[in-house]
Formats: sequence, C-alpha cells, structure tokens
Amino acid sequence: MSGKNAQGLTEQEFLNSYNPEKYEHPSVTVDTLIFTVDKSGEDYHLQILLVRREAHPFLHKWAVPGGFVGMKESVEQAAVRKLEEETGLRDTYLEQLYTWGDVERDPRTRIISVSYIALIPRETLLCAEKEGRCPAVLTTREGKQDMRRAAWHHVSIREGRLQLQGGNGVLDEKDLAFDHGRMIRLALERMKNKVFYTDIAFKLLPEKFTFPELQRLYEAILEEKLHAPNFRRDMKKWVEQTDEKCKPQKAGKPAWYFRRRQNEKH
Amino acid sequence: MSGKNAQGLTEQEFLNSYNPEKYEHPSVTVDTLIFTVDKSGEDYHLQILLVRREAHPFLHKWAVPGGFVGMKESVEQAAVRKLEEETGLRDTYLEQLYTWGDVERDPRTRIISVSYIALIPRETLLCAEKEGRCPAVLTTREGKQDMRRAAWHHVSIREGRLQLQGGNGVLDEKDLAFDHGRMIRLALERMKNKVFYTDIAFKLLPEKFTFPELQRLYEAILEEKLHAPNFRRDMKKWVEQTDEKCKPQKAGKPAWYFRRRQNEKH
DNA sequence: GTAATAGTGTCTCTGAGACATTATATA
DNA sequence: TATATAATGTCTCAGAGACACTATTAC
Repeated sequence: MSGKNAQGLTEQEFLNSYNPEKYEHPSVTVDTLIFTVDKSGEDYHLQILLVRREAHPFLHKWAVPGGFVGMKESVEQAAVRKLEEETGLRDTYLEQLYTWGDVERDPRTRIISVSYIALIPRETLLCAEKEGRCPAVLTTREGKQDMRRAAWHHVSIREGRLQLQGGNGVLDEKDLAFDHGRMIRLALERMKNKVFYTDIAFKLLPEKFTFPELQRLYEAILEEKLHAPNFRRDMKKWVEQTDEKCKPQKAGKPAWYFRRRQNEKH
Repeated sequence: MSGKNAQGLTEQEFLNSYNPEKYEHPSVTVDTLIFTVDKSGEDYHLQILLVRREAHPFLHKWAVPGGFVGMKESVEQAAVRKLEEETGLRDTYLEQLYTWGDVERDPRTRIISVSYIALIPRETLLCAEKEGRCPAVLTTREGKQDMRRAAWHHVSIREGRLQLQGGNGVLDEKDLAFDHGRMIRLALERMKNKVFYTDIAFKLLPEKFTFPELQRLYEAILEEKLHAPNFRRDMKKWVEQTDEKCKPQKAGKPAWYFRRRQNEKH
C-alpha cells in the first residue's frame, strides 16, 4: 500500500501532517471493580473494594478505584496497573464490563470511563497482605471504626436495591460517587448471567477447593440457594477430584479437594 | 455536601481550579457496526455496511463507519449521530459492543474506539432509501462494479475465517482497516450468543412477519439450519398470531403474520 | 453411641429433537 | 389434480429438579 490519497500524499507524508491537537479531546479513565469472596460466616458473600474520595467532586463518598489511561498504555494495561496499585497483584482475572460515556457523568470535565471487573481469590489477597504488598487490607479490628482510604464492602441486591456493608456500616447507591452504583449493579448482573456458562466462579477460588466451597460461592454470586446433589452432578463436567481431603472445621465428614478440569470436557 | 477537601477548598472552588488541559488525552471515536438482513435468495444473509477509506492510513481498505465523539454529546449519542449520517435513520436498535484500547490500533495517534451494534430491518432501510434519506443505498445494478463510498456486504464465518461479499467481490479480514475484522467477528459471536435469550432478532424484522421469515433470520444469524416444528414451538412464547395471511410468492400455503408479544410471557 | 457435614442413588416430569401427518395455496 | 410450502401432532430420550438414603468425621 504505497498509493497516494485524494490530496496526493503518501502514507508517511500524511502521518507527519496529521495533527491530533486540533480538536479538544475527552479524558479517558478506567474504573476497576475488584471483587473477592468473604468466607467467614455460614454463607459466603461477595466483597468489592471501594475507596473513600478525599477530593471534590463527591468528597467523602465512596468510589470504585480508577485513574487516567496513559498515552503509552492500552486501556487494559491501565486497568492492570490500577489493580496492582490497589492490591499489589498482577496476573488476576480481568474482564471489560462497559464504557460509560454520558456528558455529565463527571461534573469537572468530560470524562469517559471504561470499567473492568477483576476477580481475586481471597487466599491470594491474604497472601499479598501478609507480605505487605497489598495496600487495601482485609483484616479489620472489630468494633473500631474504619477510617482507611480503601476498604472492602459486602455487596448485594436487596429488593432490587444495591446494598454495601463495610467497616462504617451500611451504604447504598446514593453514598457512591459518579455513576458507580450503576456500574456495580451491572457487574453483579453480568456475573449472575455468566456464572453457569463460563468459568468465572473459579477465578475467585484457589487452585484446590471443596464442593461445599464451590457451591457456597455460586450461592453468593447468584444470591440464592442451590440443591447440593444437582449442583454436584452439573459441576462434575468442570472439575476433577484430587486425592486430598480437607480437615473438617467442627465435626462432620471431610470434603475432597477438587480442581478445575484441564481438558474442558463439554 | 459542602465540606472542604484536603486543600481546604469547597466543591465550587475546586471545580474552578481544575484544569483538564494539563494532561495529553487520547482521542475517542465510535465505530458503528450496522447490520441488516438480505432476504433475496432461498436463504437469508446478514449484511453489514462498510465504507471505503479514501485517506491514509489504510487507504482504499474497507472500514466500519465511525467518527470522533464530540465534547458535548454522550458516546451513545455520537453512535446515534453516525448511524443517522450513514442511513438517515434515528430510533434504531443500538447496543454497545466493546471498547478497543490498544495503543497501536491506529498508526496516526492514540485513538480509543467504542464500538456499537445497530440492527435495522431491511424494510426500514428501503423506505428511507425511497425517500432519499439514506446515503448508503441497497440496490445495486447487476454486473456493474460498485464504486460507491459506502456499500453493504454479506458477512459470514467460513471455516473460522471472516468472509465479506459486496459489489466488488469477496473480501476477508486483511482487506479491512484497523482492528475492524476483530470487531465484526466479535459482533457476530455476540449475536449468535444472544439470539435465543434476548429479542435481538426481532430488531431486524418489521412489526409483522411470518414464521418462515423469522426462522430464516435465525438461521442467517446462527449460520445453521433449524428444525421448523421445534422452532415454532419454542418461539410461541415470544410471538402472537395476527389475523392476516401473506400472499405466497410462487405456490404453497400462505403463512400467517405474527407479531412480537407485548406482555412478555416467559 | 450422637450430631454434623459430605456425598450418592434414583424417581419423576419437563422439554428438546426427530418424524409423520395434515392443511391450504398456485398452476 | 399435482405440487409446493405452511403448520401441527406425537413419540422418544436426555436432563433438570426433588427426595431419601449412605458415608465419614468429631465429640
């Protein structure tokens, strides 16, 4: 392709003459919805990492961690970078969610945001935290009000409304900055839809896991109870048994550890 | 919320001091994949509107119609605007597909593209064309090579490869500009996945349609044949019969017209 | 032993897939 | 009447959902 265009320029001449500064551009950010699973308690719960804003606009409201996309990084690389800044982790599962482009979504200036979902096993976060690589710590001192910048919040939909529960009590959509409430609701919706026909649930578990663990995770994502025998039957396509058992916490039969199947049967 | 932030500014003071021109920004475009359905011939075929590039880069290659997002329009509004420029139509079905953010995807400068899928019934396009509102005409003189800027192309996946067929013969992915081949493949994939659990197929049909029409459309989207009795049984949930019949083209029993059900049963 | 949790066997009923048949138009 | 296309009836089999049951640990 060394043809000339309508103005009689070659490709190189054209590239040199092209001036991207002629037009005013919007800013582009990434917002990364970082999820993990809380395994304390009888039932599991999804948790999302939120940061308290210490600047206008939406001063003191909570937001999904995000930042500007640099000129020399892809949008996805920017999401990976933000994720590492917040959690100290690379190589985690990351999926593009949606791009938010309303003119007035940020009162400062025109900002378009590409949102991503990140899924991290709790064990991975605890490990990073122990090594001091994770700024957003999981362990909270009971009773003491949580004044940290970044904090994990239980997230659920109660009677159609978004509900967030962190160290500072219960929040809802109006306590969130920008359009981040809609973002979180869309992410939860997406995960519910995808959990049965993709392997996203496994991105929240360590390599080895028991069937009860897996089922409770599905129940946390779907926000409904499942029938254990049918769940096992259906999941047998996706997982294979190892030769290890776990130690029961209280009493009861120890569960076998399973792992994700390599050669995707079915 | 009239608190002061870390620098002791109110929200209004902060907004005034905020200067978005400090950083260099990427450009943001929309690319709109405009689909319709070709009903000539025994089987139906999906068609996509492509434009021939008359400028560098990718001079003379084909591309999905797109353009810059203005500062005073939402990203979705920009997609609607581009769609109207190409087809003369508003109020058509539009769905965000994916945001493409690789640094090198455009050799000129950093451009992030938000892609959309638009679905338009052929009858709507023909109507707009008859009234002279549609720049991208559908009717082609047989035999004559097609030198128009915008042209419709049959689109399919043959042995895993994208294949496009327009007035100028057969194209494949390497005849397309930028990452538009990947875009089109993702769009076809998405439509195949969504056709059975959403109502996207109906966005390509007029208000009234026959069962054979509907089935051929599904077959065009899925690129596989379906079993007529089972297809009717399954679709009865979505459609309701009218009291009109169509006139058979050649011979045979006339088909009933159906319409989309209002109160979504199931 | 009892309590508690993990895991299995199997019955029923719905729904998908395939085939045979009936219905209604044109030529 | 022959032919072409539209539409239906129904058989079979696989899989989802529910239930009762067995298994293995701690105490």
